[in-house]
Amino acid sequence: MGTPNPASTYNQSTDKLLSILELLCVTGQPMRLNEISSKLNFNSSTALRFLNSLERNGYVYKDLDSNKYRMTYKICGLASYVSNSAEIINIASGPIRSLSYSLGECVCLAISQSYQVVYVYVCDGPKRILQSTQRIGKIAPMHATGVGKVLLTDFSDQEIDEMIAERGLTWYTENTITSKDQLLKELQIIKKQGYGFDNQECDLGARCIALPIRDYTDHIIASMSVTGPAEAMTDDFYKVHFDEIKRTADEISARLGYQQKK
Amino acid sequence: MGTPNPASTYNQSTDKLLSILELLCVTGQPMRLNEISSKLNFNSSTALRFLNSLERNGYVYKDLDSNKYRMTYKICGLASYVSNSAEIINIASGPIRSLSYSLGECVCLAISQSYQVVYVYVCDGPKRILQSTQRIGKIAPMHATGVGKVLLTDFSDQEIDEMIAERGLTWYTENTITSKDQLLKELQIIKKQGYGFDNQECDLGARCIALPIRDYTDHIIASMSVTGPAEAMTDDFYKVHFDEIKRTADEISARLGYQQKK
DNA sequence: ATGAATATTTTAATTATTGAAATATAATAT
DNA sequence: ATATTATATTTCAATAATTAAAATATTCAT
Repeated sequence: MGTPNPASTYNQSTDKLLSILELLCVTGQPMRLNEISSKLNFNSSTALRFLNSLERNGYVYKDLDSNKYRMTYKICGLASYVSNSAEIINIASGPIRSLSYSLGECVCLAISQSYQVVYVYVCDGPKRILQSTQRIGKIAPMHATGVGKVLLTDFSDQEIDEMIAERGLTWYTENTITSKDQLLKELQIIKKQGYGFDNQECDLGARCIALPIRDYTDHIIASMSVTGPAEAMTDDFYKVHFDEIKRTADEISARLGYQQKK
Repeated sequence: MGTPNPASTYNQSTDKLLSILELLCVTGQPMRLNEISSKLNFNSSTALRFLNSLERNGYVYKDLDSNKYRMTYKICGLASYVSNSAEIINIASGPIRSLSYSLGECVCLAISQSYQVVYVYVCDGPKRILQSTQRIGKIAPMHATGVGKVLLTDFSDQEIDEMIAERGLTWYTENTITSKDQLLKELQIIKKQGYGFDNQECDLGARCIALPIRDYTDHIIASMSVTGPAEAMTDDFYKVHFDEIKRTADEISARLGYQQKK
């Protein structure tokens, strides 16, 4: 990770192609050849060749009137294979959509991968004008997110050490947990009460509650969060809706074969 | 379209890279280097170089235990930019999710692009074990799908001719409409009643009802369908649920600024 | 431990890629 | 209309990246 492989074992075209794809996707707006080539510092004929290839393959569409290139939906199709192949998303998406719709807030499902949090399903709340910046595929630190901390409660001491060694405990806001001691204490609390908060620890202004999702192995395999602006996500809000939120998480666990202990 | 550009204006690496991505996505299972290179007829060191690059860029993850490569969720993140940039999906996804949840069936939203149907949002019904093969980004013919025919009702005669010239009226099943006369008649019926069916015209076994979505310009800009196995999607089923389906489509149109005429 | 299978690196040959310049096309101003 | 400018596309020689076979290293299975 981070260490670049020797030149002979990788491929420059890949980098170029992906940077074009990323530019077109993130920008969201159709772009002219010149815009693309100058933004990426490609010679225009180089950019053109990549764009032609992308178009031939159906990923990009060139509007003949404006001469602008834009993404087609083909990449969404590819992506849907990836997200659909994960059993948990099939199982969890229904309950999550319902919860999001009922609360009018953003509900996320995240897993851990390589000591990071990966959001695998995000359902934006229709209520908010400022929609959350959470999106499917987004990577986030474990120690500074509600879902991350919940996932960490199921890590062994050794795994937590590895996580810290590999990823560190980066400071994001004045609330970020940046020492191992603090983190272990927090994990104890979350373990005991069965849910955790992110009190603007990653992003000032954003607060969430996060709960564990378990499967038949009894292990925490994912975490679900309800996220929103700190002013709205008050303790009161969570108190009022806790039962509904908890019921949703438990429903997902149950569908994954988790047998609740009593 | 179809006519390959001269060799100098496209790029081979793009084709190779995309074929690796497609293979990994569609297969859904982690794959070894040898599997990938032999399936695609790449030399193993070539495949390795592409995979290393994809991994460096975070799109592919190599499991160090099994030596298998698999997609990460990063491509889902890219794709979500594409689908989120379309205003209509933001507006329509909520009502569509609710309808799908309430009926327990697959609900799709499709637009037309280059005389084809593109599914831009798909919400699988939780009820069916055999989930539909509809997915976001999927391309389908206009004359053989419910959504396509609904979209065609807003095309000019000239546009319909162009569609036929460019795409033809390909035969898929014994129910497929394959003559212009038949098609025009069918469009008249759909126009009059305000909705259309796909009676196993594209795929034997699949039936759907499709309704138009209009925006403030009064034009049909999308079509919504409720799809399922023909045995379940009976006339009776649609009769029972028609009001709810219609209400959902109208709600989306209303949110897009369409003023219903009386 | 040993042998078989698979992954990775090395290397020289090749071939696709590059980018500057020329040309063509489209957009805008006169 | 015509000239002017901007943008897109093609051409082509120089170059650098890619290729694939073989060598080596690693991993897996017995």
